[in-house]
Amino acid sequence: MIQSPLAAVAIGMKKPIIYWHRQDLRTDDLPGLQAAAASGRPVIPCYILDDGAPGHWAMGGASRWWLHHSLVSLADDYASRGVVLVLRRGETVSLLEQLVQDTGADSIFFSRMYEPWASDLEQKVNAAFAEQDVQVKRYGGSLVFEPETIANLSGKPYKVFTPFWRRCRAGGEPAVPKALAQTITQWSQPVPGENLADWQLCPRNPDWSAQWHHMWSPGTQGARAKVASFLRQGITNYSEGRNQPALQCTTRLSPHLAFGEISPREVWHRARSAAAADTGLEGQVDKFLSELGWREFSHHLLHHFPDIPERAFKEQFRRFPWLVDKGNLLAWQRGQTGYPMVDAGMRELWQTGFMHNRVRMIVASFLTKHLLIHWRQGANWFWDTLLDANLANNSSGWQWVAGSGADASPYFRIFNPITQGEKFDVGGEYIRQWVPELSRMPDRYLNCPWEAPQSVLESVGVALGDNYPFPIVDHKCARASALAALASLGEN
DNA sequence: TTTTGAGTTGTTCGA
DNA sequence: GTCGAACAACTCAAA
Repeated sequence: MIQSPLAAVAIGMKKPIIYWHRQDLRTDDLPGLQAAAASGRPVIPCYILDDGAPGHWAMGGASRWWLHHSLVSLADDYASRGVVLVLRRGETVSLLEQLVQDTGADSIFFSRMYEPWASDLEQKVNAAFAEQDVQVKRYGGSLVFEPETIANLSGKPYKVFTPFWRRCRAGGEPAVPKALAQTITQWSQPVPGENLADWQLCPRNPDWSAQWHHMWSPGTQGARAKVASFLRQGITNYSEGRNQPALQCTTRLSPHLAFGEISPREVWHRARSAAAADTGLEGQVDKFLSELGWREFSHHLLHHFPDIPERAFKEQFRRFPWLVDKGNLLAWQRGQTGYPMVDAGMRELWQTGFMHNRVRMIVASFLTKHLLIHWRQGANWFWDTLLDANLANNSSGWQWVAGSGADASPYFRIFNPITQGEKFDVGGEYIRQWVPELSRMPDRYLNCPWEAPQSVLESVGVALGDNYPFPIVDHKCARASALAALASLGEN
C-alpha cells in the first residue's frame, strides 16, 4: 500500500480507526464508536455527504437544514473531547479510500442502516476494502431490535404489528444504554476536510427555515430536552392527548430519532424510569413504547421487503385505479383543499417541517381516498418537506393509510375530514392557528365553512372562493368513489 | 396439516 | 343524542 506523507509521519503510532457516521449523529450509546474508543487507538470520526448513491432518496430541503445543525452539534460534542469531526462530500467508497490513504487507518467502523440503497452501499464498502488490509466492521444500535433477531415460529418476518411487538417485548428489557467514555484517543495529525458552510444545507433566498429555531434544537441535547419535557408533562395523558394536535402531548422526537441523535434504547429506558417512579404511568408508558415499536416494525419491514417504498405491499393494490390530477395534488400540497383540518395540517407541515401524527393520517387518507391520488405522490411530498423524513416510516405509513400496506387499515376506513376535525380539534385551536383566515369562524362551521350562512361568512370576513377555497371534492361523493375503486380490486 | 381467532388510529345507518 | 352493527374477504400467527 502506498503511504501518503501524513501516514508516514504516523508510523510508530498506533493506526487510527475511522468511525463513519451516517444517520447516527451522536456519541452516546453508539456501539461502533464505543468499540473504536475502547480499543485505545486513535479515532477519526467522519461524515460523508453522498447524494449520488444509486437508489438513494436524496435528503429533502427540510432534512438538509436539520442535517446542518445536527452536524454542528456533533462537531461540538467531539470538539469538547479534543477530537475533530471530518466532513467530506462526494462518492462514499472513494472518499473512504482517500481517508484511509490520508491517515493510514486500518479499520472502518460504522452503524448499519436498513434502507436498501444504504445496505447496498455497506456491501460496496466491504467489497472495496476486502483485499486491502483494512478491517470493515458493522454495528447495530439504531434500532432496539435488529431484524435478524425477531421472527415468527416459522422463522419468517412478521407482517402484523401486534404479534411482532409481543415477540419483541417477550425478550425482556433491552440492554441499558451506555454513555461514551470521556476519553477518545485523538489523532494528532491534521486531516483534510471540508467546511460545513460550503455545503449550503440551509435554505436562503428565501430562508423559509427562519422560525424553525424556536421549535427545534437539533442534536443530542435537544433530543434529551424533548424527552424530558415529554416525561414531565405529555406522558400523563398520552393515550388520549396524543390524538389532539393542539396539545403538546407527543414527544416531537421523530427528527432526532431519524438522525440518530439519541438512541431508541435511551428513549426506552428514560420512559421506563418514569414509569418506575410513578406506577400510575405504566399504561401510558407502554402505549408510548409501542410507538417506538412502530418505528421498529417499519424498519423490519423495509429490511425484509425492500421494495415497500416503490410498490404496494398487497399485490392486488398494484392495479388500483389511481388518478393523475396535478391541480388537486397542488391544492393538497398548498393547504388549499377547502377542508380546514386538511389545510391546517398541510400548512403546519410547510411552515414547520412537521405535522402532528393524527393529522398525518387525515391528510394522507384525504389524498389517497378522497382525491384517489397515488400514495407515492404523498410520500414524495412528505419526503421533501418533513424534518423527520425517514424511508421506512414514511413508506410504511403511507401504505398503511392507503390500505395497501402490511397490517393496513381496512378498506372501509376512510377518514371524514369534517368529523375528524370536530373530534380531535375540539376548540378549533389547531385549525385557527394554521388557517388564520378562518380564525373568527364560529366552532359550528369551522370544519365546514361552506355550510355557514352568508351572513355568518360576511361577519367573520370569509369569502369562499376568494380568501378561502370551496371544497375541491364533495366528501360523500369522494367516499363513494373510493369504495367503488376499492371494490374493483376484488373483481378479476 | 388444519383450524381458529385476530387484525393501531373509522364511518354510517338505523333503532 | 346514543349505541351497536355492518361495512369483504383475507392473511397472518400460533396452536
